Amino acid sequence: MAKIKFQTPTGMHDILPQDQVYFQKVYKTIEKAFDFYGFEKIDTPILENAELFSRSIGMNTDIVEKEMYILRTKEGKDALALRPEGTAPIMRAYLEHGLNTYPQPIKLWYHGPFFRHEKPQAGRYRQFWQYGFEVLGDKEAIVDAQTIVIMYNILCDLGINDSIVKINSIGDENCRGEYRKALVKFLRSKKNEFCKDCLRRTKTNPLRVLDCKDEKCKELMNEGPQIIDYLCEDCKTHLKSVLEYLEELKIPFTLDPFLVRGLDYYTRTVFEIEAPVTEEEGTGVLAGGGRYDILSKVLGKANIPSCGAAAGIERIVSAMKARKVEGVYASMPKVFISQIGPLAKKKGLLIFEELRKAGIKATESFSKDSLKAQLSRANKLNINIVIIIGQKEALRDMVIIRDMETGKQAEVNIKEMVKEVKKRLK
RNA sequence: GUGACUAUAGUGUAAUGGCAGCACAGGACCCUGUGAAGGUCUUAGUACGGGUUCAAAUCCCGUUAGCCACCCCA
Repeated sequence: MAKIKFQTPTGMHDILPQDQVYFQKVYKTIEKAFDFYGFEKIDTPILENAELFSRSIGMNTDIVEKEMYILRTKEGKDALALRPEGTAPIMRAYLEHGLNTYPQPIKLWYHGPFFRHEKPQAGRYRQFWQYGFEVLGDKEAIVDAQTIVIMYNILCDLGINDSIVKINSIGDENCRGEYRKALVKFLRSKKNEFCKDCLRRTKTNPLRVLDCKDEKCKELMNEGPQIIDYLCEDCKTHLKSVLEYLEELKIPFTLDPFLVRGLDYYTRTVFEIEAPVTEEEGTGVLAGGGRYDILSKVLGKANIPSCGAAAGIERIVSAMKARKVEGVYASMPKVFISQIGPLAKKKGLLIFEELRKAGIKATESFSKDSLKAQLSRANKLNINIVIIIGQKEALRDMVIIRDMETGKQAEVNIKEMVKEVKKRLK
């Protein structure tokens, strides 16, 4: 038989206990924050009709063209996709369940795994974890500002307080067309000077030329048309308001006229939050989002003006590690139960339950018989108090309470045990 | 998808074509009812498949994976 080494599929990773503490910290923090901000949780299926994404994200985006995991159902009728992002499914749920009949806006949050078939790199996985939130059914600029503030503040709660918000407006369905025309005209007039990627983008997705990393393209674009000059009055006012709110809230942001985003459904406000991710220099995008007033129309209904954001949890965890964020460790047990002999072993199980009822976190090593090995383990676990029960004690309903720091021991009746342990834990 | 680099016990590393070693971690013991030090023993590895060679962890080719820069994006 061929020797097969089983491992995680390309670009997918296990989250081991040593990293779970960070993920748990993220989950606890966001749950608290979203509860405070008045958001309600939603879970949508991992699988959705593939067309939900191709329509909303855009047919010509890489996400849809190359990166979706698509599978056919047994009947062969439907093409289902592993969800590559969270906004379209939530809009689908909103429309499907008539959430527009409730007082608006609807504020929802989520976290879970997402899938994109990309070539993996650090901080880029084929299965990755995001949390995000959406405010559906509200067109006001203050919602955009609040979206940014919430995302920014959550990062602060997680110990990432040196992040920077980049913000831009990409106009709405009317004025963006005008700008796109002007941009394409400009690109064509200089087509011999732009890089070959930008020439391709001119045809497929001209806005993407704006964030080309090529130095020469960047220079050329400085003289090109700027979207801000093409925004219609409403979009201009909207952007101005958002910026005013952000200034009021003292959020560190920069207006980046070259910021665009990869998903077609965005209108007006788009933003990214960047921060150094590793201990070396170099910033990464931790979160991004924006307004998507036209998404619902693409899905076949009237416009539901909405705004939202999502963050990559793996990237946040790297950033937390680089900052040596505290408070990520799971609560360690304080008490260790050790036993000698078969009778004591049985009593040990009962003692364990006694402690649980009293809310005292305990651990044990019941499978080890030598007291030495048990104490050694307790020592490695940084245990404060060890309860020792042997044959002699078991017969008299007594236990020994040992203080691991001082080495002092006391024999107490099993009925007094919880009280005595609590006294010593103070 | 394109290009570069890398791959040795669980982890971190050594061996420059000639016996695969060390540290940490894990297990057992020295000590059959008392942890931390020390000591002894032990588990476990050249990613996979070919080739060159008397001899390959080492050189060559392919595959896989990781990582980095693009593409793109959280």
